[in-house]
Amino acid sequence: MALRHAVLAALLDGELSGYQLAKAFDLGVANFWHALPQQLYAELAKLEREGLVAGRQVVQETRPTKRLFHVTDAGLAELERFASAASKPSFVRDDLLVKVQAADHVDAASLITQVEERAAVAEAKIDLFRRILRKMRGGLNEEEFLRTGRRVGPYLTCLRGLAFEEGNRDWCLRTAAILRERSAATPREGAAPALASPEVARA
Amino acid sequence: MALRHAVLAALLDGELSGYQLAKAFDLGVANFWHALPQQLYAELAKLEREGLVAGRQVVQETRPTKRLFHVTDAGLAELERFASAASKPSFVRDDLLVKVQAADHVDAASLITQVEERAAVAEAKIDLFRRILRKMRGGLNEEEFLRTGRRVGPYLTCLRGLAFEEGNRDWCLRTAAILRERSAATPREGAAPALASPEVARA
DNA sequence: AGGCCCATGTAATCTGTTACATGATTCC
DNA sequence: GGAATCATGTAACAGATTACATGGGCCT
Repeated sequence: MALRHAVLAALLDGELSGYQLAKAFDLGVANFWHALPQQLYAELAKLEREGLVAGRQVVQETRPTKRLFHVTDAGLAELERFASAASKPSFVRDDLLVKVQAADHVDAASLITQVEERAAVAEAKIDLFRRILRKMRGGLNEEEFLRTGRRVGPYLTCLRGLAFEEGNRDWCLRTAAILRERSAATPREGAAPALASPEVARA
Repeated sequence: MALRHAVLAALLDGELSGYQLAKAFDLGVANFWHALPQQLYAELAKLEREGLVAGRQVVQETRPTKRLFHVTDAGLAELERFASAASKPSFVRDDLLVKVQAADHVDAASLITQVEERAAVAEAKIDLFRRILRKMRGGLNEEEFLRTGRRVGPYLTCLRGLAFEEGNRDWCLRTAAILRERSAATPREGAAPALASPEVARA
């Protein structure tokens, strides 16, 4: 039941439409949570019914009409309550890690490609996060901003996102290098013998 | 649909019962995935029906009878197929980050406590992962093991887990320090003015 | 003309969590 | 005597993903 609180937290910095929220929760920018548009529209509707957010309609000329949502006092109270309750520990769930776990039993070439692609994605996110951080702290250096800035919450979560993606990139590059070296030293551990096997001999 | 593959990957290093698997997928050791026992028993049953794993009953004297599962050839093929297919990018979903995102609108004291608790949890996991890594590489140093070891998949995923928890600990400690310093500089940003407000004056 | 962006949702399905259920053994 | 460990599940519910649906404006 934390998506609702993630939405409330995201709306603290100003009104957003479902669409804008969806963009923030999708690729990249959502450094503290992730959700698909459908989930967000549904959650906004529920939050509005419960009075935790309120929306106002904005009619646009060239664009479809949209609704901008903001957190109500009741919503703020709910966030406060959530923040004081115990958090459950967070878990890792990553397809790529599952594949690397099975690395010794599985085709190396494809895995190396995927790990390197992930490294590139991480690099792109690193750039993005650096730009966001620079923008948030304005003229100040990081230390100053964190001491005196008005709103440091988003900055702190973005720092975590940055460090996470740096860790991701470094690990991916190292993993790719190791898998490459090993598959060069052991040229296709299962495929080479297979050349002599009946099934392949037939082909 | 990756839990099944995580289970297959976990069974690559030898037979495990549902119970043993559950321990591995619970606190700590599951550095590449997480799942509850119920999910694992259900998934094992499905995998067995589909012929991707096979179990053999082991009757014990003092303990209840258990079933040990291993990956079949069909299961290995399925893992291979999974490993070659595209992975979806992994997402962050963490209660604590949501709370920190809202840090400027929420009680600081409780948040600081929680962040520091998380740092301690991370520290414990770091210790655990270091011990597991030492055990896996045996007498060899890390570089040697990664070049020549027979099974490096689990080692690599554990390295990612280690780096992740180190990043977690560092970020938690820094975040706690910043929040502490700020709440010392701004003694209860909303509470002080409230003392002059009618609602509190009445009390 | 085709594709992307804005903007909003519904419906069906799959996955994950919480609560419940059972029963013997070993450790403190 | 009570708690933890071993060992296995079922049932109900909450949360997340996938597929589908609509429609105008903008860019190439």
